[in-house]
Amino acid sequence: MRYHKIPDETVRRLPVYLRGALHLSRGGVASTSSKQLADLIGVESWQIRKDFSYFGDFGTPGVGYNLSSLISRVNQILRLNTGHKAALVGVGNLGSALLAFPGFRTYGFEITAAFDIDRRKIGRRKAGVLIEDIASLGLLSTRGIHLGIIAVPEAASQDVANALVKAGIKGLLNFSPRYIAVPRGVKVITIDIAMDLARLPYYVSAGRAVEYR
Amino acid sequence: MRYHKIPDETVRRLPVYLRGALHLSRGGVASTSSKQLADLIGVESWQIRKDFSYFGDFGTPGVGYNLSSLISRVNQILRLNTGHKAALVGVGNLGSALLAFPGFRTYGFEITAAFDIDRRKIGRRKAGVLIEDIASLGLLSTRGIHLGIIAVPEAASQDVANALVKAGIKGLLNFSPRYIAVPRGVKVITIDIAMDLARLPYYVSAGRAVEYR
DNA sequence: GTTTGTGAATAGTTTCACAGCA
DNA sequence: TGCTGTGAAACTATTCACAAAC
Repeated sequence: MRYHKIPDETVRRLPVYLRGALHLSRGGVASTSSKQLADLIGVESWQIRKDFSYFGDFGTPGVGYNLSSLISRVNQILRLNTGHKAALVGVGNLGSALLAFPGFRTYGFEITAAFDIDRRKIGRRKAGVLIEDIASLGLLSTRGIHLGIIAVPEAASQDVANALVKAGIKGLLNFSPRYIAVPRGVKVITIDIAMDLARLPYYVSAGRAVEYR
Repeated sequence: MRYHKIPDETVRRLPVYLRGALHLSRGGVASTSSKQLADLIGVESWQIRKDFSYFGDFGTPGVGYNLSSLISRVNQILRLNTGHKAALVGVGNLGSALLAFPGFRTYGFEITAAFDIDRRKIGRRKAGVLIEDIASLGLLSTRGIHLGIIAVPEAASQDVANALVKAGIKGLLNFSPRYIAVPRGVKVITIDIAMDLARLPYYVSAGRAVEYR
């Protein structure tokens, strides 16, 4: 089933598979099966096989998947093989945590620039990154930065997004609890922490298949 | 179309609608339409109408939706009307940011307990919350706490989840980059910040439309 | 005239079950 | 024999278009 449109849900799961494969690889495992990987990450084995089938040429029937080739293949599909630089805007509580967050490196990301509006923070360093004045946010694409991370208060997030797009950013990870409008060709992924938590009580209290009125 | 099973995707969107409705309400607006709300949050108007139709009795044809009744209705469906206490485990960079995070209050959440393993942190307060010894994590349900937030390193997250479940927790918000196994009746929602970022380069180079959440 | 609510059509995703290869 | 890869079936969600309500 090669040469097909890739389902969005498949793209969403690929990083999960990559995470699991990296975990096994770090543990010294050289090859795996759809069953082993599935059990590790909490999905079903056919889901993994189906997802990989959209790309073709992942495993060997009767044997399984070679981990290092699986990892490099998924990295290639997700365009993670080259490494990516990101600019962070907003060095408050959350922004500072993101600067110190080790997990970005798992997928080859690095925050190489940070911006804030607060005069007391500008010029200082946090986790090795110089905090620059948001007002002097110039072209970022010339600095090799193509991704932006927005960690400013809700009221400022659209302005910050506009500035980042103007600076040449093509992808945004938005932590502010607000929809952000961007031109075509720019992709936004929003993480609203509180909103994800807001789904829990629904699932916790009555269970899912209940009827309403 | 009342008396139906509610699609998971609808449940996922309800907090988005609630966020938008609260935003309008704070701005002094008393009533809205599916079109206005849709434009604000970046979805299509029929999506909102369809989602609300599973529950019935939201709006008035020709008029629109009364905001305060919409808000209380969605709060009721999501069980957010009573307020919820949560326990945080792991007061590192991310955990500290979560303790200070004002957004939880939007949906009626409050972190009323915090735990860590680090002797130097135990006994201190952060954002008004006493940091307790993780080793002395007893029954939380008796303290009115039914939700847990996991912000510990990957290696510890499953153990922490087990301890929280034993303490009577029914819903978990997991920030560690790992699948967490829980007994039936407990719901886990995992936020892997780096993994969401990992989807961006794929969409950036493919050049696609925007995603809401 | 305006806006909701919803059946029906379309599109997309999950799940099965098994052919085929190592 | 063991495990992958994948058509086809079953299921779920999105989108349309319009009747009904104000």
